[in-house]
Amino acid sequence: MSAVRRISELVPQSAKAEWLDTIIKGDCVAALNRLPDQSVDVIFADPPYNLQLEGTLHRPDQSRVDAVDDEWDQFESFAAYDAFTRAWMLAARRVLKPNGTIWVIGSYHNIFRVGSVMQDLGYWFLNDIVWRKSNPMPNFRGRRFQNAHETMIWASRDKSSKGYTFNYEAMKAANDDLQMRSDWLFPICTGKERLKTDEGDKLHPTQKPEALLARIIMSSTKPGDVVLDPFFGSGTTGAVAKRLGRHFVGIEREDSYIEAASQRIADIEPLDNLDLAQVQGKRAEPRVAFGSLIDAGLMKPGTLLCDAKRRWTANVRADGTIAIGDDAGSIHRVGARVQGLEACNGWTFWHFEEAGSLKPIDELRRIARLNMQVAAA
Amino acid sequence: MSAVRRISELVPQSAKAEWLDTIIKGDCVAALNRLPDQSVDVIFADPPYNLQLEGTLHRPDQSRVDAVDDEWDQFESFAAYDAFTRAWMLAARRVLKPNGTIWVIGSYHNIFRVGSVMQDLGYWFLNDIVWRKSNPMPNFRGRRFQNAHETMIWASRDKSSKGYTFNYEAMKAANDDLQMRSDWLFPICTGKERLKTDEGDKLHPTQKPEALLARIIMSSTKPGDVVLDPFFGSGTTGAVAKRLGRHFVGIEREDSYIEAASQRIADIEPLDNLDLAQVQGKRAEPRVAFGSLIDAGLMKPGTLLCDAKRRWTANVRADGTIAIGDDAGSIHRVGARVQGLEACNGWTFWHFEEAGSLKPIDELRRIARLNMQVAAA
DNA sequence: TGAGCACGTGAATCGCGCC
DNA sequence: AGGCGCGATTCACGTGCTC
Repeated sequence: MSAVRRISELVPQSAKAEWLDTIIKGDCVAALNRLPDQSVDVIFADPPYNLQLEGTLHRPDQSRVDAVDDEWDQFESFAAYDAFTRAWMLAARRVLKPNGTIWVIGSYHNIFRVGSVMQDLGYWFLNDIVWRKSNPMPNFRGRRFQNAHETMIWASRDKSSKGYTFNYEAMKAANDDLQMRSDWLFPICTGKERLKTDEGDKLHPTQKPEALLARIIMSSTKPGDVVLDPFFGSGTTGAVAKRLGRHFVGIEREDSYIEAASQRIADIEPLDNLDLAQVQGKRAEPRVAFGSLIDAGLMKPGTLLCDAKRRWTANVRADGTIAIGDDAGSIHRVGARVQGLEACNGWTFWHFEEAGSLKPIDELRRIARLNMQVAAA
Repeated sequence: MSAVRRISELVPQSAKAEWLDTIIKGDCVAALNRLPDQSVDVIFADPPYNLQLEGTLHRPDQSRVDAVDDEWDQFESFAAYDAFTRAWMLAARRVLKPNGTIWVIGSYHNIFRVGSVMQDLGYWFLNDIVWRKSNPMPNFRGRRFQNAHETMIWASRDKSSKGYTFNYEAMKAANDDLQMRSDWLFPICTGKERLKTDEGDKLHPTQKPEALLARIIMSSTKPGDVVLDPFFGSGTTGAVAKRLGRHFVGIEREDSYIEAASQRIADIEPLDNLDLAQVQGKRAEPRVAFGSLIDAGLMKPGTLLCDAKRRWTANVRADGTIAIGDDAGSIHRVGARVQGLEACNGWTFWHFEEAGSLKPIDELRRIARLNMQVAAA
């Protein structure tokens, strides 16, 4: 019985927190405060900004705003919204893992306040993303431009969080092999996807399209990650997370939304692992030391290496370094030095001669990796 | 000698404030404070972005990226940037006419702070506009989405400013007869348009494309309006304003920028009136009362009007109202009432029969306007 | 003269893991 | 936990030179 086996018995694979893949009923901040520290990988939040209609906001002095037609002066209403934003953003930050990231969506009514509060709290912006609507509502009065987009902020917990998940290669592959831009084009949520009440009205005023959530989740989470949505609403985040093999946690106050979202998510069939596989970049490949090529007999000490244009020639030494005269070092350092550059990828810079043509030593690394796979199988 | 003539002698047409069409050297706030109250129609501002760059960034080919590391873009903290923003925004608001509007451009580094400060000061957001760059700089490390856009805020001075200029029809005409959206696509400023130093380096690190300013000025100003740019830089705002027959005022601290911008603007040839004639929005056209069509003989009392599908028929009365049986009123009120709507544009709703086909009474309004122009000439 | 290639460059908050 | 070293990473377009 191996150590790995024993550990897996102590902490069974199937053990999972009871709040995973559930919708927590209640106030956003109170519910967040019941979750453990550093327990979620990604947060997606679609916070309310229509203060009057929400009716749950409090003034900075905690007095409740009780009437729909409550007369606020402008400053008071912005201050109240900022206080509300600060409260849930702070609570959200505690439950976020150190390398976790957060997505927040909003319009020009609220996104600037949200962004400012986030920066004040220490969130570090990675991108702002524009959701361009392919079918926005027209402007009826002809006094402004057609409001055809919403803005999302993608941020890490701290400036120092460098280990966040970003599936760069997958995004690039999905965009015809060009890196994914900060402006995304999607239709708004309509048709069969749009949840309706029994009376045929739309269930939720701002139901987000699943395609939008799918890109968010595919870009910034790994399978098995936990995605939290503190304003769960109709449950788009949960539905997409489940389909894509991620865990979700929802927080929602309204019973009608919880009920509809639960049913919606229950009907979702997760994709199987094969369909979930993402393109992996070179960073995911196992590291191979140049010296190990010599150990494996793929490269012999004394071999001459040169760059593609044969401007420089270096000698392979038994310890895995290469040398030009007295100048010795790793394939990368020597490659950088001869070119007068800060850095160099020696694997693609240096070549060896085979059958009269030059081949990059990266070819040998590829063979070494294949051998490793065969040996492991 | 008419009263009109006498007034024009007291205030000659050619009299113009000495600061019009000039570049004021100095600090932004101090210079703004020297301008009169409520003296400019539109402000375009491209303030420092407060980029926070750590090390040097290299492209994959190891070349160094020329970063914006200018002294004017450095701030101690978010609080310092906010204070700077509040100061110039406040000074700008005083010189803005009550129906003036302001455009501010920024990136995710600063735009959320700018937006919050603007709302706190009482500016009222009309739109946020996304400038999608057709040729943005790539992300070189593959750790984020490509930063492919910048954000602009368009705001009126007050929530109550209803008389601001928005050339809706001109924008619509420029967009294949579809409403102009809030996401605009333009290339960044390169090639011959980009100002260079004698050494061949870029004169200004963030010169904006003229096409972007042209759309801004065409959408939100009238010919002869005054456009102020408190961060004038290479003078794109002044160049485009002059070409489009608007006045400009620039504020700039750096002599080198002032000198280059002055030369640039001096070389500009304004478009003639014919080229400038914009598609006039219907709202800007002289108001025509339905009754005046009767006075002008274009419409006879007793004429039958009907809607495009001939569902309702109304009778034109000599007083300029129309009636269906006992239900009488303006073309708009009666049109709304029969449809059970709050409002109705009677000009496009009601039709009259001519040569066997139905034509909207708006045709007659068009003829009446032409007659008015001829009479005035 | 034209097609084609090489090269330069733009508001950028741009690693990661091992020891 | 800081230091060190591997080695991964780019799109559109204007200019100017070559063939």
